[in-house]
Amino acid sequence: MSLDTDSALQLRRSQSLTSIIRRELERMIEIGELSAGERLNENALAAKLGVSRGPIREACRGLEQSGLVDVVVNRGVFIRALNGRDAAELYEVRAVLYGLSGRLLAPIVTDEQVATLTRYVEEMDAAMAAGDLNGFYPRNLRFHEAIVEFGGNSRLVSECAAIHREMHLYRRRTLDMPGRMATSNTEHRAIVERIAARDAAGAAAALEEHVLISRNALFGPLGHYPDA
Amino acid sequence: MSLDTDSALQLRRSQSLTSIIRRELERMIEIGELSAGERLNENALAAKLGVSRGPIREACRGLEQSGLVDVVVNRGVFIRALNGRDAAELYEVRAVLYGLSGRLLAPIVTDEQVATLTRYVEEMDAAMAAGDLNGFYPRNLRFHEAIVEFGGNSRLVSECAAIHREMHLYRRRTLDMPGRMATSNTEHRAIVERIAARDAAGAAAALEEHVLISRNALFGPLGHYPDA
DNA sequence: CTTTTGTCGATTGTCAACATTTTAAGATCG
DNA sequence: CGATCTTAAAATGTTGACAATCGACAAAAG
Repeated sequence: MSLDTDSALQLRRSQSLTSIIRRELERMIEIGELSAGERLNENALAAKLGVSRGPIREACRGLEQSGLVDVVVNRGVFIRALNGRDAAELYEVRAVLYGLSGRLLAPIVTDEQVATLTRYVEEMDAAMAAGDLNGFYPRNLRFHEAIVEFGGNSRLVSECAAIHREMHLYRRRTLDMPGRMATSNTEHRAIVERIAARDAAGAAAALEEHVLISRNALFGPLGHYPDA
Repeated sequence: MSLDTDSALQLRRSQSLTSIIRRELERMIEIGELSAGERLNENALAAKLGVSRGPIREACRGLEQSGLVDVVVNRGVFIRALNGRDAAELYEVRAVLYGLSGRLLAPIVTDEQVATLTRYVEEMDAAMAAGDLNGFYPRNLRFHEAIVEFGGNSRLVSECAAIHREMHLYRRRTLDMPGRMATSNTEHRAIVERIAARDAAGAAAALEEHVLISRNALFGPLGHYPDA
């Protein structure tokens, strides 16, 4: 108990309630505890988290700017509902950002980084062989996060993280995963191969195509935006 | 007087003080009234704008998320200072986003849109001939905004707008403009030509190169990040 | 029966005050 | 004279209360 309160105090000295609450809300959105379209009741949230409404409201303003909630004046904040068109647009932006990450990484990649990426691909193969979708998904995420981070553009890192958080708002995203695990990992191998060959243009093209294939599996060819 | 109060009331019914203040702060940053590194005094701002600190703090949390200010716990919010590396990273991201905008627009562009873009280029030529840098800059902005908007990806539109706002934090950005007006507009013509030819890949490449040339003029070749 | 109007409860928008932390000036000591 | 501790002022973090607004339901008018 004393440990808890101590660490809580320590935390509160280095972080504000606002940032803690914002992360908590992001987590709730990510795990689906807050579902799309739902309204956030400030009083209820404040009571549940044991704080006043001020930090709650401040956190919501941050979430609004990062696109996770919509704020309507005098009506409240609503968990953003991503329709098919929004999701398709996100895929397109993500495709070119991932492409850039590959183009940046290829010329400067170290052998150790190639080994790390290769390991992720092998772990995904293992998860796939075991039919373990819950193991595949986080590794897939780590794989792409690593490429972006190794690329060295910190703005690109935060941008991709933000887009990924937004993607969680699209509930049907899991549809593309089960059937595509095998082909998806084949594409991963090709991506690592282009990076290892220090082929910037090839890596960029492979990464971009990788995302667009997912996009097209869900929504049809680029340029066509579904309405729902 | 009555008109003023009426419109003010009308505004306050459709917008919150928070959003009004956020826009006001964004404007202050854009015109340089708030310079990089400067601290925002909540009390002073509240007194100056005639509101309490609550809406000020909420607005700052939004600005933090959009990267315009840094918030340090118990110390305050500071106008973000973009160093050379940050700016170079922004250019790289902007390059691929502009490239995407061209690739999206080329297949669906209307003749009217081509005419609009051509007009912007001609206006830039005129401003250039008159040595009017203050006339060139906003048209250049409108030109690229138009391409992004015509592309039809609304997420890309807001993304590019956010990046452009962030760019204002880099004070030395004007360095690349004076000498590059002529060549820059030549590149603009090539971009419009590729779009008018419905050449998606060509338009994407031309736009991407257009941004990277500016970037390299400021910072050197891609892949090298200056520290300051 | 439909539409409009009025009222009520709930929720958000805003504010002023309190608590905690930082900062800077001044005093004290080596 | 410089360094360090003390202390007061200023700034931020947080809270609870008040005012304004919205949605829903009921009552009255057409």
